[in-house]
Amino acid sequence: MTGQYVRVALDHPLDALYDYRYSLDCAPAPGMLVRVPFGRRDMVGLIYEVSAHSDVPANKLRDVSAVCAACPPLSAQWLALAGFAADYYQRGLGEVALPALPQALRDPSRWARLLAPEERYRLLPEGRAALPDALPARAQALRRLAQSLADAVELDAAAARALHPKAIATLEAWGEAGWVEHECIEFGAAASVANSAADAAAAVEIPRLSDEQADAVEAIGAASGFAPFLLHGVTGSGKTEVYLRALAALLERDPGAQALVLVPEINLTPQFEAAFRTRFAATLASDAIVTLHSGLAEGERARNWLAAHTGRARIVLGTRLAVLASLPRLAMLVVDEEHDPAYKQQEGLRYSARDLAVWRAKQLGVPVVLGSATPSLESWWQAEQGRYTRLTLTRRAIADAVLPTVKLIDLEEERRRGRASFEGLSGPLVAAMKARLERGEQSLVFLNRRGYAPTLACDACGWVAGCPRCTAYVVLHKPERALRCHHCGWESRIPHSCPECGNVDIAPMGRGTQRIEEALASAVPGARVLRIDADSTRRKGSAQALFSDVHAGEVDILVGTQMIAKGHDFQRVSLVGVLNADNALFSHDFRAGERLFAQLMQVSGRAGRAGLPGEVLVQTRYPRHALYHALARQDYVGFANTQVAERRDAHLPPFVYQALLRAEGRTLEAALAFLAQAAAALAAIPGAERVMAYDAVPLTIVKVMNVHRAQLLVESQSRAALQATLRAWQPALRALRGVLRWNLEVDPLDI
DNA sequence: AGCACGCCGACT
DNA sequence: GTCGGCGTGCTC
Repeated sequence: MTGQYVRVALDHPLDALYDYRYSLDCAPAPGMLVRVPFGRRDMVGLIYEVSAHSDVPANKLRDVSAVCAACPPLSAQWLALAGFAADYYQRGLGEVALPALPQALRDPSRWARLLAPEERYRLLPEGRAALPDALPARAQALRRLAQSLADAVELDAAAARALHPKAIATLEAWGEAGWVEHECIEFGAAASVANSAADAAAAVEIPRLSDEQADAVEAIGAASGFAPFLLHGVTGSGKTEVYLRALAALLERDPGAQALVLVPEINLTPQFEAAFRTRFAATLASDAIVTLHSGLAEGERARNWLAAHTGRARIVLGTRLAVLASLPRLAMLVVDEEHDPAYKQQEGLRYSARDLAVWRAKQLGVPVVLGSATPSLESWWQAEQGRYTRLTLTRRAIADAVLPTVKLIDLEEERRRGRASFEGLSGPLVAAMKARLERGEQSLVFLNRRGYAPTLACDACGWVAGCPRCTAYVVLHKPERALRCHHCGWESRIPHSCPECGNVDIAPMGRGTQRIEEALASAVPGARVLRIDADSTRRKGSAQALFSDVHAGEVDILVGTQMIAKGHDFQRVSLVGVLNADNALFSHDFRAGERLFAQLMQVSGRAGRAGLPGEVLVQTRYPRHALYHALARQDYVGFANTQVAERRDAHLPPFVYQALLRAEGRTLEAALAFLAQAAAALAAIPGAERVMAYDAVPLTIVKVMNVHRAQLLVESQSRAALQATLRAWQPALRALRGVLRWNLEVDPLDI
């Protein structure tokens, strides 16, 4: 076949490119979006190759039906990034590349609007004179629009829309009246004009750097080529300030450069965004900083993604999905709290955003800064071997702020001595909270279990409320008066008596955040208690409102799950109480200790950030456990080195590379049989001697939503051998039957 | 993944 | 006699 053909990646599990005839006017190029017929429907695909011939028989070939000409093609580097991720995580290229694009761009009917030429509006002298009198005093949004127009050199459509929902229609009307002129600029060609609001922000106070911070900033600035840094800084040591300075230096050196800053969860983006906007108000236009995360509306996400893609956005701040953003002038990457498990995507393409960030830095030959108070053992080990440059911040940045003192409350001892405790709150903890209340300081109670009680049980016959669809107990939620399964969402009313024996004495067993919230009200009279967890923040944006109540000092005691542990800079918290951390000490998962330690260090770091002496009280029945000892000494280095040694002896990551095959079947037998056949197929692959498969085992929670689950762990000392074997394994896996679903995860975090 | 075709059980 | 269950096969 000759003529013009394109090879297109489609979001489709088969890892192949599909050939299409191309006969549209706009010349095709790799990285362009196209609409193509596929089977009996239309899909959006991405051109990977352009060719003068095709090996596909002519009767099978179909035509590209449309091309997205207004969107600049994705760069060769971006296409290679998607290619790498597909290869590494054992997925099809299109399955990786297309979901990485904003949903709106995958709908051809939205292309025209998203990529429309941009309108820019300027106020004319006639308008400046006439407008103020023409607007009703009560039309506040309209007045804001007029004011912005008067203040700024010019206003683009997006900025105008942000000020008033019907801004475009209004501006057009003002144009008719001869008050406003507008200019039409082709999409992506618009050079941003710094708006005059920058002058107002020139007086931003920039904190002085500590010697350690200054050294870190200098080291990052002096780097050339691929330069991975592990910024190990205790909580409150001012890692953010290091990022800000390093980015400022970068943008000064290279005025067109882009930077990508990743944070582990959406809740942390507002405070980062505010800090970045304030700091760069004088040097960057307001549209040069954009966020990318799943909380954004489709349209806004697409606009922000396009701002990054066209180079207009200079700093992109986002959660893990932002690591796949198109950034043609990317010159530095930052991964804050790099140890956080949230960087690992847990469905679909199970990628690690931190690992992909490092790969991108290597691909482009630019610096990447991984920041954490408790680095992942993987990153720590890289630094130990000298592959990453370690930058250490040992002191808190605010004058007089020192690390909190950590004390362990021995629950066995308390009980033996017959000391009073109230609903799981020990005497010393209650006393400490009362003291804070008197001093007008805040306390924070951390408990990683939401709901009222983890279950409901019958004293007489031993019945425990379980989920009918899962092998799990159901959690009692008191405000909703419901039993709820945290694995499948099943709900029922709370029974009045035991369904087994009719006994009416059924009681909640164990404690969750709701129960602690209730207990605190009586244990610490007069305290204003606020609970923050997945249940209390279900509504969109409500987390932000709750956190601002805390910052405003309208709360005395904050109770919550890990949501309250991360990143937040609570100025008046001087006490942190930790409840119920013990169960993670005896987990089957070899990473449980690392996670618990990081979480406790993190939550401890919420105390005493603004100069108040901070105290952390950990309630435990195992006060002699090594993990708590390291925690009490705030000794990450000691903890990490012990863990690294243990992992080495036990042949665990990072000293071995793993992959996990999970299967879901109608019965456990079906899932296990599938995995046994899969293991046999693996053993038959030439070269698989260097890869070893463990026995297939049921997952801890075997049944979820009436589906039975099991897994097979595969590992190798050689990354290359593992990768090659996994690739060769796939056709055999696809040929196997008898199971509802299966998936293969590379570098699994939870085992 | 979708969305077809295709071959066996319970229903107006 | 059909409606519809999900097994298997294909998509340039």
